[in-house]
Amino acid sequence: MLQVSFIRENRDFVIERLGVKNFSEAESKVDKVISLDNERRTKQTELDNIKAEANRLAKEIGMLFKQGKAAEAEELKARTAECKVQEKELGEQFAKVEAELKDLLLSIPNLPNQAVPRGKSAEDNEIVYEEGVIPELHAGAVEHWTLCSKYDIIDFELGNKITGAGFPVYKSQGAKLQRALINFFLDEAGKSGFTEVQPPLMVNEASALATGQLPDKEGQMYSVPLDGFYMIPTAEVPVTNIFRDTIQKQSNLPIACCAYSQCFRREAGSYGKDVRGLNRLHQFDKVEIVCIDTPEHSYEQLEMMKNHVAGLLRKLELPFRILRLCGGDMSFTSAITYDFEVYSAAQKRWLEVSSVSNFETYQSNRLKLRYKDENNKTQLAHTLNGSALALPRIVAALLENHQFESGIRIPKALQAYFGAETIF
RNA sequence: GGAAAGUUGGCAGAGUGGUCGAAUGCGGCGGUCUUGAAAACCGUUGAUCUUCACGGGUCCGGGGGUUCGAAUCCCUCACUUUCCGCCA
Repeated sequence: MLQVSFIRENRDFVIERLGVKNFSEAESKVDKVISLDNERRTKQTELDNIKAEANRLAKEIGMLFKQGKAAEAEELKARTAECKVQEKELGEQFAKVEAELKDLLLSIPNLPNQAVPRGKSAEDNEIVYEEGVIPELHAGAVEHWTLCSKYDIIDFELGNKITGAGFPVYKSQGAKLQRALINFFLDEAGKSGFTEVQPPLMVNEASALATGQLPDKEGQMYSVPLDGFYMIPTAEVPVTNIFRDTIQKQSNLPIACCAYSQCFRREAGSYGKDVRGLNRLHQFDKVEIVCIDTPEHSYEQLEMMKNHVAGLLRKLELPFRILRLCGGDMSFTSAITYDFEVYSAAQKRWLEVSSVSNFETYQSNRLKLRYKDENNKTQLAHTLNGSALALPRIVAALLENHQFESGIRIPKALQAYFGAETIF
């Protein structure tokens, strides 16, 4: 969440930036934050004074008892009663204001970076880079879902029976392709300097809140109410939370981690052809990269992450483009997001396969993730993450783009992992 | 799942109702000494809110309670360890 001190000192700027995200109640909410904060600080001062007085009296009473002056002590005790009444009342008021302020702050999204274009929807995203050649497919070329059943590598029907729509069963060479991609992505991340971790696939409420899934996206996560857990929608959640409530040494930065995990998303509200085949699943595999750095260097880190993702797509021989998301299409918590899309030649459409973002201090303020700068002052760090990569749409594009009459070609970089040059 | 014992600063570990944000040791940082280093010695070393500042408040796993006063007593939740049970 945003820092109150920043909002206080940059009211107009904050309102202007929130406007880029098409956040409608920007002005009223920002002003409400400022007034609640003023109230909070006034209450705190009053409360502190009363507590100071009560502490002073308590010490005095202690001294008097030690000196055997019980009568005088009793006299002072009577006075503390008054303090207690006031303390209780003010304490309740203070807690109420503080809670209200916190809820309000949680409802305000991150500010978009200056580079973020204005816009309402995906239509307004800015294409900043394109690479690769869109392949000419042979006459009988088909979409990946047809290829999946033709070669019997991914069974959507079977998944329907066992669980429901969006939980496919990967079979034989399909399962092997999954493993190949996961290992390929992890090895490549290792080469780029990311340290591998294997996080839990369920997180508690505090973790989901810290990275911003709660309260914003509660309905998008599968939950386990009996234990108060949530199935992770991305490894970003557990991996970033490794660093919750920590103060890093500046010499430890940048931190760069990668993690393979399965991801679980309810995708409530999705429908139509977008959900066909591998385009949108409830359970899928992804290798995530997470970075933590100082505000001075986080944008260098973002470039590094983008280059890493571009390198993966290049090695998979897939045509791709990079979009800079407009304010209206960005996530609640992001300051800037670059989406990577690959062209799916049989579906004849671009598929989002990666999203690389800098959250600046928005997540770290919730996480209480800080570092000591060169002056030994505690500062909020910047957090970044990206997919490198999510499997299903990569598989869709691989199958479609590399298909030929009697099989599917496996890109060179993947052959050693897959153990064959083709699927047939 | 049952039983017991625990949770204190970066770490180890004292502290069972008052002057305790907290002994001591280790580690860290600064210094003396040294050609340099080690050793020794001296000093320093938690976080957070508020204030221009002085100062004040809060934090001993989380939450609540008792008391004039709680790290210390009570309740509750979480976690850890050990034993038993179950089990990949």
